[in-house]
Amino acid sequence: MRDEDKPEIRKLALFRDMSPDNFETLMQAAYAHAFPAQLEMIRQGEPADFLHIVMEGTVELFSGWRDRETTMAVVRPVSTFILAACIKDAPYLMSARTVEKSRIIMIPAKDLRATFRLDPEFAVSTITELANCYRSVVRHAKGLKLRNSKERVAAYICRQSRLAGNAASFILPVEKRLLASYLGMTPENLSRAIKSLQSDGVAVDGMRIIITDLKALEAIAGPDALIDGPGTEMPGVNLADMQMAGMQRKTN
Amino acid sequence: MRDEDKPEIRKLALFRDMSPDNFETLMQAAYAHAFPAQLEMIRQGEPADFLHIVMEGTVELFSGWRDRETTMAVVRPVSTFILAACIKDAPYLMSARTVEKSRIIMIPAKDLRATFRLDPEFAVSTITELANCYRSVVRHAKGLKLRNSKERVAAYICRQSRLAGNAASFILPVEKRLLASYLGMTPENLSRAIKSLQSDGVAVDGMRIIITDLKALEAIAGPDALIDGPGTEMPGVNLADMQMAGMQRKTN
DNA sequence: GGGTCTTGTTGATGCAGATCAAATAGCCCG
DNA sequence: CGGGCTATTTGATCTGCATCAACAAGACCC
Repeated sequence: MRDEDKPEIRKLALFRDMSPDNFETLMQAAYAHAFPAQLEMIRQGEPADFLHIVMEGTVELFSGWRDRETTMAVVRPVSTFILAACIKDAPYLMSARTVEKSRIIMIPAKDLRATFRLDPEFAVSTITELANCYRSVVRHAKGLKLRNSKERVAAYICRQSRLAGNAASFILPVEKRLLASYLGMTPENLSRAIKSLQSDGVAVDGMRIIITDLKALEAIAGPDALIDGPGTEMPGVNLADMQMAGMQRKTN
Repeated sequence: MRDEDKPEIRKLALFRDMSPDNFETLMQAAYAHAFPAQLEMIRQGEPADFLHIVMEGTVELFSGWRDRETTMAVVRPVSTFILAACIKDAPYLMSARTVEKSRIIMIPAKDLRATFRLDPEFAVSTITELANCYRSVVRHAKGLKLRNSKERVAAYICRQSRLAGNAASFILPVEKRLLASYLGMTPENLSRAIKSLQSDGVAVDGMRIIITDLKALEAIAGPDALIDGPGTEMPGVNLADMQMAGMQRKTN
């Protein structure tokens, strides 16, 4: 593990408040690993041995059943994933694969569990982190159940724009195929949905999305903090919301 | 709050391991309230002031957007709900209403947050509880994205049967209208799905479901621990899984 | 520069599931 | 017991989205 990694990890809300000693011990136990693109590093159902942290690259969390597969989240630096499985010492509910070449740090789940038992600050951070993760999945489920696919695409575009600082234009952080799966639809349907949004204030140029009429778009999307997450202010922002946004975490 | 409530609450995993003193203090701060049926006691978007515990009755957690509504969970005694919002001191993501006359205990979120900062055992219990909740919603989302509606119904029936101790027959814990919404379909579609399962080992008599051919049913349902939750053993059982099962929590 | 491989778009068609409408069946309550 | 609820079922129809198929457009790679 590189020396410059530690301060980056320390900036994460999960590790920010713990004692320096405990942080140091945890880091001593950690491994770093570089993975090529498209490598499945976690397979659902296997015992959760390590908390993972993406330092560089992009990781897709996905699940399969029978011959079907769906992406549940996309994780970008610097953030952790599969915390809950580690805590529970239970099988992973999701698989993980690299979308591109990625550098990952792995902290043994055993050490993690030991640490929040002896560092109250870390326990509180873990609680907060899990509450964030929980609320994030609840929002995702709400979006799936309450909105149809055109509305989900519209809402996704609104959210991306907001996360990019209310930019009128932004680049999709992931390929559309993957985005479609995340939004619970086929690539064909995503393509058509975007196209149909052209009469509602959205223009497309390859990976670039341009919002030409925010009001019109919002009329479709019906943006809602209880589904799309809180605003763009850094302090309150939910990590998991940022993940699909493909944002770099601000190191404020 | 009744005297006999306290030991019941104390048996919950969330409160089991904390110090007697802290438990007592928390209980001192708690209110008890009886609600009639169909009363909306929590409205999504409002600040989360209280952790709720159902002592008697049934509570539906649901969410709305525009003119649509979907039920996210059904909570039965004795269990807590909307823990995450309380911890985050954030707005409720879901509304809650009584399905029938219910008795609810409310613990001020402020006291809760104070307590896990000074009781490490309670902090650990909170971590475990949240991890359970998180994994439960992930499974729900996986079910929605990976299975079609007939498969979801089949899987629900398998799960119910398992939770009832592999019973060949059981009574639906909630009205079908509500179940349909939980499973992400219309009541009409649920009705038809059940009917179509009659050629796959399921018989129906009003609220009673009878499994006449488990193998055939499982061939449709494709039961999977990573979607349907762990087996029926009490120690590992996920509270939130039980909720839609409408089980009474065993007081082991 | 011309394969080839993958991703994205477009079109045609099919089907799962929603919607609308009406008939039953329970259920509560006087 | 009968009347008025509401939940559920059934039927008819519609439609959003998936599927299948073909093509276009890059990206990569000798």
